[in-house]
Amino acid sequence: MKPRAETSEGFKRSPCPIANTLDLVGDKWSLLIIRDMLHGKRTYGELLDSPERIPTNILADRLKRLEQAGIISRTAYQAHPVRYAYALSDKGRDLGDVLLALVGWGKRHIPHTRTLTEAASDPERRAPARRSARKRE
Amino acid sequence: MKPRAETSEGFKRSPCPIANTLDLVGDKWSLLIIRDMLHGKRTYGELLDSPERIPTNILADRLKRLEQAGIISRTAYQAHPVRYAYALSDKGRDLGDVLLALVGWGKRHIPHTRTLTEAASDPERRAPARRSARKRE
DNA sequence: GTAGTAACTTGCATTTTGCAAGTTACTACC
DNA sequence: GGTAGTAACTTGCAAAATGCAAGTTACTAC
Repeated sequence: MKPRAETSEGFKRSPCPIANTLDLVGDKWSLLIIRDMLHGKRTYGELLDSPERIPTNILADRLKRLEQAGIISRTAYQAHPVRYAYALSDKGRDLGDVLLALVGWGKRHIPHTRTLTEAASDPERRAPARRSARKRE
Repeated sequence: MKPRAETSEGFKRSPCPIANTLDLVGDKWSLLIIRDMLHGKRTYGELLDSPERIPTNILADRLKRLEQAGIISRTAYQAHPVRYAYALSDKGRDLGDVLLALVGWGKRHIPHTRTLTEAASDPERRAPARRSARKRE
């Protein structure tokens, strides 16, 4: 165990709220998990099959970290065999604002991006001049 | 050289705007660089001395990536010896919304965090009962 | 006894970080 | 001419994080 050398005031990098928020959810996967949970996903299995295909060990690790951070909670939804469900806390749900800002920026600046909801209602439409009817993924 | 296997529609992970935005700035440092640039920093040297102490090679790498992504631009501000200055593009400046959402969440949920501006005007140790004229942001 | 399912864990190989020191190209001073 | 200083990077590793595949546990169903 290694408490990790921290900043004079107990922060890992600085007292900046941005830096500290990034230390909790500033990686490529955490916010996607939050996104899916805001969309109603609750179990490990449901979270596993996102369009981004998160690796199983990463998902397990992130769920642990998010729980330790108080952003989500884990409870058994059945015993025999025990199965767990994850739920967003108020703290976690409040990250919705951050997600919205990211969606907004992405849609404004990265061509052809579509939210999961949009993609669902608009099955297969995209960039011009490319005809292919491939089915896999 | 490996163009990296991409998703059928040309996206690295999925067409989700959140996933794609995270692929550009979803790491621990990029948004801190943007934060500093929004606060007026322009040179490599200025960006180096943030309170978070970004490693030199990481800063160089991120500046390159952000430039390739069209979020910042690099131009020489003097020759003999040549020195460069970085500037946010509209695309980069537009990340301000994301930063604001992160600041908001951080301040609401991580105790004792303070923006750089606040920390500057209140060089004091953290204390719950501290009252002072609050400035902007 | 065989198969299936949910929720993870484990073992590596590959990538990304982070730290420290080195490099390049000049200007300024003695 | 020689030493020092400065800005903007680069290089060399060691250490940590990521990603892939396969394995595990604890049950239910047939």
